[in-house]
Amino acid sequence: MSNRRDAVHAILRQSEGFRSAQDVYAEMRAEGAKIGLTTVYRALQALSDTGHVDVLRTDDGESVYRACASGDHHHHLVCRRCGRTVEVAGPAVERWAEAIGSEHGFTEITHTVEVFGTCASCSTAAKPLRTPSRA
Amino acid sequence: MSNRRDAVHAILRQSEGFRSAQDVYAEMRAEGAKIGLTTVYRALQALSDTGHVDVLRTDDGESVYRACASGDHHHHLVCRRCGRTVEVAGPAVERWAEAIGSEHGFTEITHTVEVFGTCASCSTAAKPLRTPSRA
DNA sequence: TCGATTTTGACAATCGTTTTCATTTGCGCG
DNA sequence: CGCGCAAATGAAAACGATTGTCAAAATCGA
Repeated sequence: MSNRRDAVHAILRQSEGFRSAQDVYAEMRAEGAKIGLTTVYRALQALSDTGHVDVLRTDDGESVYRACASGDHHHHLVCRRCGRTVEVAGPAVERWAEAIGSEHGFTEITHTVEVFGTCASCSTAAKPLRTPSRA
Repeated sequence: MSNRRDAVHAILRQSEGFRSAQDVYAEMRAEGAKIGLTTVYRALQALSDTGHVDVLRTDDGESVYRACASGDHHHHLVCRRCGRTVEVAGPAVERWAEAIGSEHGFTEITHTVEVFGTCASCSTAAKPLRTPSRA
């Protein structure tokens, strides 16, 4: 019966970047799948609990999920325009976090690191950013 | 008239770590201050807009605020037990983020970095972590 | 003091997420 | 094959943080 959970996972695998729960729900509905919002949320939680997907919060407090290639610790470089995501490793950052932590007497250090930017395709495609309408 | 705004700011200055809007509101009320939740939110937004306080999201999606010493770009080392916060600078991380970004063709790089841990006082005080009840 | 403008705050509205709860489904067992 | 239990499902209600609304109150300038 974890059929739905797999379906949800499938949607994420098809996606390039992070998707919100509501988003996934909408897409599944659009594809004709019979599933409830509740179940999508539950599937997403289950998947993140088992480490099958990564979760992070957008600036406006929404949780977004993504099926990640590796189960290892890694970070993301996310395009703020199209959502495309690149998994990146940052040994330097890991060490920095550890160092900073112990330097201040902290133990059990964990950290969250996300990098946002505009990817190449997006910056060439639409560029309403650099439009100096004056001076 | 920005009296309230200052009052809110004062509360944050008195605090060691990050506080949530509701939290600040509750404390002000407890102290007898006459202020509405709406106003607290507005003050907090104003303060973060002007850069007087830092904002970040907790894992459960709540926004928390803190009066920060410097207006410069910096990150935090937060004690997950008592909330005590240390502001840290990480030039290495800044550079890493930039590098990773451009390496993948991303522009306008921004990043979020937060380090969590258990501070010295907390790890000595309560230590339900390393309590070998003996075999 | 009068009126205009800003600020305030009680309350309703939003919105994502979670909970509730009755129903459905899968499945082992007799 | 039928029964019943336990997990899964989903519609709708509940929730909690945040935001919007709007009228009352404070403040300022003339």
